[in-house]
Order: sequence, then structure tokens, then C-alpha cells
Amino acid sequence: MQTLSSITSFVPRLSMVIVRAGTPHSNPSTNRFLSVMATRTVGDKAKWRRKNKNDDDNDCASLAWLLNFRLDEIINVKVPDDEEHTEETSGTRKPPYTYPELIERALREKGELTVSAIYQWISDRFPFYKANDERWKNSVRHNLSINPHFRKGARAAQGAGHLWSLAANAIDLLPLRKEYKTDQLPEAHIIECPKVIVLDEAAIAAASIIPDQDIFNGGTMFLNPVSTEQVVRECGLITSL
DNA sequence: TGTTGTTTATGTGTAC
DNA sequence: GTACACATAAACAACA
Repeated sequence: MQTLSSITSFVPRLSMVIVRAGTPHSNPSTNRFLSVMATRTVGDKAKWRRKNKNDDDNDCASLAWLLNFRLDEIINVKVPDDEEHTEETSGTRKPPYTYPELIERALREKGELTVSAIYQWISDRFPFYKANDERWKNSVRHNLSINPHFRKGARAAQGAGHLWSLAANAIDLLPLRKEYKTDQLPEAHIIECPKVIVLDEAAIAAASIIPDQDIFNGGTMFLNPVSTEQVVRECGLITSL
């Protein structure tokens, strides 16, 4: 059973994607909830509370809208048909990804990789890194070591080194880039998300709220039942109950 | 001996 | 100004 925090650790990211896209959802409750969660993400809960102190917050307590939520309905989120990004194939510019992002993408796609396999994955997709340059490889190893979202597993069956994988809470790793501050977004800002990441996140979000049959009572139950009080507390709308 | 993994240090850019 | 994230460099140890 996943915890509420596991849901809310993801929802801010999903909401940021939507807010960045600048496409209001047709459901007002959706917009409210996403605004709350996005605000929570940027650590500006107090400002949000001040701004909305007279509003009725009940509509953000329901997660029912998520059951009908479809990521592909967010028209301004541009999901490339091909995983290969144009900048990835040009090799003329440094890809707009941090090393942790590059590593995460490799591990998301492959599950477990050795350091040398991570090098290979990155250089295959980003010709910028094709150069036999030890500097970026050092940085990759450095990030693997210091970043708690990467987990060192068993020794590789052959060759030196260990198998690296994503830690269980790796969903938190995906950064909310500073250049995409929500309050500075243009109305029709279009973002590009690597398809694999978008679909992964959508799948994770959906998996968290997929209704299931209650075999004991015959009704519908949720994998992650969330009470109104929990949501309100998690949203930071009140400090105590 | 080369690769891998860890640690420390430093510089840069950005947000608050 | 300060804090933070990130990139880069370098030294060193462990291991196949």
C-alpha cells in the first residue's frame, strides 16, 4: 500500500507539467488542486494561503477528477513521437539535461546498468558525449556516488563495477527546473517532455489511484484511499486538525 | 593497469 | 548576501 506522501510526491510534478503547459483543465476542482499542489511544490504555501484565505477549499479535497484525467488531453504538452530529440541527434550542443537526469533516463529505460553501460547509453543518444572525454564520465560517476536516488546493486556478472538502478523514491529526482517558475510562465507556454518520462509519470499517477474491486464488500475501493483531512493537511491549507 | 567508486574542493548560475 | 543545485576537477582506494 502506497502512502499519501507517495502520491503527493508525484502530483506536484504532474501538476507542474500541466501548469507549465498553461492549459486550464475544464474541471475547476482540477485547477484548484493542481494550483495547490504546484504551489506546494515551489514551497510557497504561505503565499497561496494568504491569497486564498477566503476561498472554500473543499473542492481541492476530492481526488475523484483524477480518475478521469487523461494526460493526452493536455494539448500544449508536446510529446515527441520519437524518443530521439533533435538536439540529441545533432551533437553540436550540450543536451539540456543534468547528469542526474541523463543517468535517470538511462536507468528508467534499462532498469539496471553498469557504469560503462550508462556511458554507452548516454553517448548513443547524445552525440555530444561521443567524444572520448574523461571529464563527463567522471561527472557521471560522481553523480552516481553522491545522489541518493541511485542505488548501487550487486556486482556485474562480468567486468568490473556494480549494477546501478533507481532507488524506490526516484520519482522525486526529476527536477522542477528553475527556469520554469510557474508564476513566470507565458499563457501558451509549450514544453517538451521526453515521451518515456511523460508516460512513466502518467502511469505512476494512474497506478496510484486506479480503483479496484473490493472483494469483501463488492464495491469499488481505491489503492490509496485519501481522506479529506489528509489532503487538506498535505496541501498545507491548515496547520493542525 | 585500467576501471570503478568515493570523497573533497572549487566555480558558476539562479532564487530568495 | 546567502543558500542551493549543478558541473568540473582531482586525489585516492578497491577491484578484476
